[in-house]
Amino acid sequence: MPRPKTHDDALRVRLLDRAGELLSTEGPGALSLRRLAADVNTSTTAVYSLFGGKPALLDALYEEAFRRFGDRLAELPETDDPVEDIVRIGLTYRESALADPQFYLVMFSKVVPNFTPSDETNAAAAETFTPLVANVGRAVESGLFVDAPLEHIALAMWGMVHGLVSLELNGNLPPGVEIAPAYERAIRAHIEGWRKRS
Amino acid sequence: MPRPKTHDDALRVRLLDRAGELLSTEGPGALSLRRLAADVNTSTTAVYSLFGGKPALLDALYEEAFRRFGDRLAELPETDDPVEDIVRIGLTYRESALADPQFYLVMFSKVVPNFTPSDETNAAAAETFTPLVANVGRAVESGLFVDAPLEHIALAMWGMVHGLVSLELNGNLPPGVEIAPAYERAIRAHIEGWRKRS
DNA sequence: CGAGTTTTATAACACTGTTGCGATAGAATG
DNA sequence: CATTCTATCGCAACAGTGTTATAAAACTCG
Repeated sequence: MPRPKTHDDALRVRLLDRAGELLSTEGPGALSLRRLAADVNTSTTAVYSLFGGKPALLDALYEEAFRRFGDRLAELPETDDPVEDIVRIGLTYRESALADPQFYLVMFSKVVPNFTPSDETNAAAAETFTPLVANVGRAVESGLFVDAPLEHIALAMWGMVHGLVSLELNGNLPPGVEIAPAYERAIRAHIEGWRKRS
Repeated sequence: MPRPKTHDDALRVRLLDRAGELLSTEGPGALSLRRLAADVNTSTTAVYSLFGGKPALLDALYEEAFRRFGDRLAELPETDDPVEDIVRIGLTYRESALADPQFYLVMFSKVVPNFTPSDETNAAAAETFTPLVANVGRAVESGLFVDAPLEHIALAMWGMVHGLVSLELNGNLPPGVEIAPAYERAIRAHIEGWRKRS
């Protein structure tokens, strides 16, 4: 009896895709509901019936961004050397962030006002953490690292990697520092700090 | 011959103060020009004649935030032990950020759209870096640290400290981790990584 | 073919930053 | 003392935002 639904799942992914494009190419300022709706030939109502509002749309985007991010980290092959694998994860972290800075900003910066990720998506985001924890676990078990809680060691590493990338993307690096070599050196030095002294 | 100026320097600081209050107490969403102007009994024009617009107002706030931040770090007394001084800087960094999270967000997060700090304020912000560099310099000169560029070592430390604080404030910490002890432990481990092996 | 019902597009609302215009208030002049 | 001048400031209009209420659209069923 009703008119046919056009606010279906296909439209949902089209909106999500276009929103990601707008974010990546023109930045957060260009991502308005009117613009988004016009670009996919629908009305702003679609965002409300499919997501529930702009914050909810951002939440879906946030989840998508973390999923991609986690995939890139999980794709890394596991070698015999957990320490070298940890270095790889750190380098991949930066590469992923630089590959799509706007998505990184959605994940870790408050680019959109009145948007705070839901608890569920935050939990999903935390899973990005697991590859690193796993490799740190291998290193501890091998007796390479000191006997500290896995999460502490992994968190420290993630913090440094995340912090350096954030500073770089925000333009807060001190002038005259070439970041790429400093970045890898920092990772290796940090790892050295958790090595067990013999 | 004209009517008396009320958009003077006193009003400038009142606007800046109130803007900081609004940011700290109610968040970036509450910082609108109309609200701000009403709170200090003037009109929105004041912001334009005194600053030049909202981004320029934020720029002034950004500078102020970094000044406070730098002051707290510079106030730390210098002891005989540069390594312990570095730990102190790291702990103070976190305390300062937690003392006024909203200001921290203005400094390192893109909380307000269409605001990017000017080159001048960015340069001023970079000076926050110097106390850490100085202490790292002392540690290198004493032969405690490996012979790497000062800026590299200091940047790595700043990155970790900054990253951990950012993750904490953004709510991106993995669940079930007590951050305070992990934080100090991370700093000490990282320092250990730059220690010269004997 | 018309009544009913669900779904969608349109328009109104409250708000934002920004800008141009006109009212204002005092000093200089007649 | 009144008038003119003029820099200065407050108000209102403009274009834009997210959100919400309303009304039109489109199909099925009687």
